[in-house]
Amino acid sequence: MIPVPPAKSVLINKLTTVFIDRGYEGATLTHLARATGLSKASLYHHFPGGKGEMTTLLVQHTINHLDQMVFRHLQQDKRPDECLINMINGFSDYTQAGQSGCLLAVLSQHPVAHEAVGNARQVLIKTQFQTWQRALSDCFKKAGLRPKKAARAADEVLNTLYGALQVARLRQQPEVFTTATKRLNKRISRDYFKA
Amino acid sequence: MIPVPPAKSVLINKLTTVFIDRGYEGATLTHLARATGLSKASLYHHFPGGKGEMTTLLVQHTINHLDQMVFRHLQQDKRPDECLINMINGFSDYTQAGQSGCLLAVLSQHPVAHEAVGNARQVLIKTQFQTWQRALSDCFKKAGLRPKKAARAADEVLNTLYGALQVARLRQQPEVFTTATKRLNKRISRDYFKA
DNA sequence: GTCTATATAATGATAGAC
DNA sequence: GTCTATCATTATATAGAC
Repeated sequence: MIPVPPAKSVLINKLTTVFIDRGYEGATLTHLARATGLSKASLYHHFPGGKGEMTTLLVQHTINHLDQMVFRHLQQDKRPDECLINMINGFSDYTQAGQSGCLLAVLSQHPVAHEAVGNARQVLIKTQFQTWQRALSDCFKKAGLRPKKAARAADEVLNTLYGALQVARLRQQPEVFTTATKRLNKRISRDYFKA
Repeated sequence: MIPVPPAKSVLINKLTTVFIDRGYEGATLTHLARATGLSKASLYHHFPGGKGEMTTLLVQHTINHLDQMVFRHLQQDKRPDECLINMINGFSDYTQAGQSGCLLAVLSQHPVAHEAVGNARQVLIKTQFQTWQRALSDCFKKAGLRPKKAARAADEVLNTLYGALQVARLRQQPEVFTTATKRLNKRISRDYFKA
């Protein structure tokens, strides 16, 4: 995990926003240049491989970001229900309460569109989600659930978070996300941690 | 609701597949022409407004399709739990057990990318989902739930279905969708219809 | 590292023959 | 309705000066 210089980090964040808002093909170099304040040529200086290399690095950065802001909470030495609630709130922060979208979800949407560099990305994302699902599952096991039930509960958390994000967009209603996360917190406490 | 001639319907289905697989900007006229077996010029004969007009009609067609295959089940004169299960199975069929994706979700992902014709679409989709959420909600009310609880249950069904679709793609694991729908059916029976 | 200028390919879109 | 041929525009990408 190489540390990212602050200037480069700002650049990466700006680029990520454009890809989230417009998708891979929709994010043209003109858009990316405008958003960063750089010229196209300067972008190619930073990313000689063009959009392909850009998104590869952005995905790695996003995975680290999600790990720090969201899933890291599952490894903390606290009660499992606290870990889960912190994780869910972390995801809410990461998505700005459901208003922002996740780069991983955006780039996974159309695998057939850019097979060349896309396949490696899909594998990376898939593998990372396996890790996160396992961390969630382990958290539920620590709470006393049997392996199979824990795995199902973990699936449900992931489905609900990404589902609420998607549906909030479909319905143009950010509250869909915020109420879904609130309800998820409650349901976890009720179903798995009623002391 | 004007009936669609069979030949046009085949055309529409082929175009829809391309937009689902590649997104709005990723679906170039070259791709669309190849997939339909027509030339670009012929596509412009059918859709003088180009991709903008195309997707507008495809969205309308998709809404009708979803209404027939999925949400129509909620209006049937059966027990509410049967209606709900049929609806969920209808969604599973519509997405080919989670392997296909939904055009509405795909085109809603990047609202900023094509504001011109895009805004009208967003309103259409948003309005349609309001109607569907209401139909779901009414079904839960028929089962004896109070309005607020029924609304929450309806939200949860939509979030789970679209969430499972999204996460199945992220994790490259179609079973995520099929197990999520199975679990949703069970949970509905248990939580809301335990006789 | 940044830029302007430019090369090259692909895009959406049209003209006009059949 | 379908096509080939073509247009103008925009896309990705590079060369080379500062």
